[in-house]
Amino acid sequence: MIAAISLSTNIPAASTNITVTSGPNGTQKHSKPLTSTLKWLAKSGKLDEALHLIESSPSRLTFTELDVEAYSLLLHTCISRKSLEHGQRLYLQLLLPKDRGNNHSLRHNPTLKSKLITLYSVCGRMDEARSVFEDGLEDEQVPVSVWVAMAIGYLRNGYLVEALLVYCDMLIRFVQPGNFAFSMALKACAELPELRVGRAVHAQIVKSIEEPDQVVNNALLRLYAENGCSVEVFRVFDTMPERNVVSWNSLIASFARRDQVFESLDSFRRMQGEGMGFSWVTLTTILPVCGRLTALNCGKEIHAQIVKSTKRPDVPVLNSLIDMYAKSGEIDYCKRVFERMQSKDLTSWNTLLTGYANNGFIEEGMKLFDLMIESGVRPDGVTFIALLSGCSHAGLTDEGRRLFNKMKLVYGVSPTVEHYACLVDLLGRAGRIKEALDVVERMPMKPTGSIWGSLLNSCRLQGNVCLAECAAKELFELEPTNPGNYVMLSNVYANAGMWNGVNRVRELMKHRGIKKDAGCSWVQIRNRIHTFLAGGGFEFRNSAEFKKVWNELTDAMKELGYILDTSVVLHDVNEETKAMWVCGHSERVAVTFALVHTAAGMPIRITKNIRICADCHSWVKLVSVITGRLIVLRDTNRFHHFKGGECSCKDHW
DNA sequence: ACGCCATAAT
Repeated sequence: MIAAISLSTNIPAASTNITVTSGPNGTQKHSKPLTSTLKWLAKSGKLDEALHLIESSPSRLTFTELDVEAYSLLLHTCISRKSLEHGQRLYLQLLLPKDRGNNHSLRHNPTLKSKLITLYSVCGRMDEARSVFEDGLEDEQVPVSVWVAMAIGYLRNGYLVEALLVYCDMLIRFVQPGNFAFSMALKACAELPELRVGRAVHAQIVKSIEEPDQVVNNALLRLYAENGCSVEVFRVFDTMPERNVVSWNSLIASFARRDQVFESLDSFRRMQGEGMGFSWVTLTTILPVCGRLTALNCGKEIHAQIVKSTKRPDVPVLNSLIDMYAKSGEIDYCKRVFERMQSKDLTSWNTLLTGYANNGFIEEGMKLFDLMIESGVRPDGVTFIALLSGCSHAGLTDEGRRLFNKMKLVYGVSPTVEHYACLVDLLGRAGRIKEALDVVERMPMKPTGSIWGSLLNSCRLQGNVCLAECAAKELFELEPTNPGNYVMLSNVYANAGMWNGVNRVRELMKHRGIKKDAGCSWVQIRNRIHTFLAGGGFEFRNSAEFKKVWNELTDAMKELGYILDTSVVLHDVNEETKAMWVCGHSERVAVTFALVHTAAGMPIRITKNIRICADCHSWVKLVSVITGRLIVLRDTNRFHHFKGGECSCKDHW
């Protein structure tokens, strides 16, 4: 009996005559061409046709190694497409009963089993993955690859402890771990973090017959870097036989994650210096570091590397590039990069939107949002955080309120606590404290620290001592170690002249061992970042160049009618001390430093770790008039673009 | 071909 199977599309010429021939005892046997057709279909991603072919075979056939290869390829395609449906159909074929001629071995074939587990896990179906894993676990000697597939499945879905438990079970069964198993166990330990177990795994690696490969060494690197063991990091780094791009990336990323931005940047420089080159991942790791530092020069250098590269940059690199420019206040560059992207994802839109919102370009943001909807991009929670906080910065209270109501109704995005916090902030800032309180009472979830924080901040702006005390009480319970909260309450008291209250808060902080963060500003000049602490920077402040510029500014300001506003000093000290403190604010010193060290007319970018004070805000405005410079000052909350005596925040912050 | 490194917010 010869059954010709014809397929409608694009079968390669060599495989056109596919036959299924009768075997000697009546069962059918695949001829080789069927296997190669399946493989070809798998490679070209035609899963439907492949499955149709398998399912329409009149009865099950004996499998050969080649069939395993074909099935394996098919599963591989399912995994990369995350096609659960096709995978399940394939699995069903593997499970078909023996009496139809099915060879029992395929069901427990390690390669196929691993792939099935992987498929289920990439689709987030851990229960199904587990049952494939457990099928035959008791009576078969399961090879290491299957254990590893299961553990990696758990890792992928964030079940770190489960992954380690699988590793332990494997050891209990006397299965020898190899490099795959080691790297997986180390990853789980690095993320948990579980340094002791990680060290134990390291010991197993040392004792193992197998030499640790590149990936295992990289995983060790990450384990130690993540746990702040710099001695071990450099020992592994120096002793590993070779370092690839990933080794460097993981070093840079670990520093960045631990807020060691300078170490991160230094490692990147060393990597470049050693001729290692970079991958897109390197740049997506280092660009946020430049963004955090407002190291625009470094960021621009990296942009040049991207442009010069012969390969097309991927979406995440360009997203990070937009973000870097946004964090440096270079909104025009953001827009240019965004517009030239050949493909964009949701993050691209959200990043640009956030950039507009934080830099105070809310109208542009609203336009972008409309364009986003027109283009058929579905907004998510982040989109609305950007818009709501943008409205809040700009004082567009009603606009923001409307947007909040529309997000669920029109766009199907349910508000989270963070959105409620934005709403409370929006109303509170506008002085509509009662409405804000109403929101807190009526919201469907328990108020978090961010909610009480927004409320407390509104009370500070509005001078509402009574409500501030209530909010602070809740806040101190939820976030007892956050110094910012204590400072805010203290400011409320100081503004109201209630020095008893200020002292009480100070005592409370002392009692709980909480220190407030010192004010600090920094500025990049060429390739160096210069940092100034409030009341510090004496070396520079005593220099002739400082005094010259400072005195010129002071004289010019006097002519413009500027009077130092010492009420921003919230301490009970005499006027003279107050004036000295204000003039020692870090942003003033940083601005002066930048004026001394950059050419006339060049824009100045200052970043600050806390909010700018009201008097410095007026001072910088005047500096922008006197020197004719654009001064972009970024604080913890937003951006201020000072130009010609005006600020982009329109004094609303 | 089961593993190492990456982006958006208050």
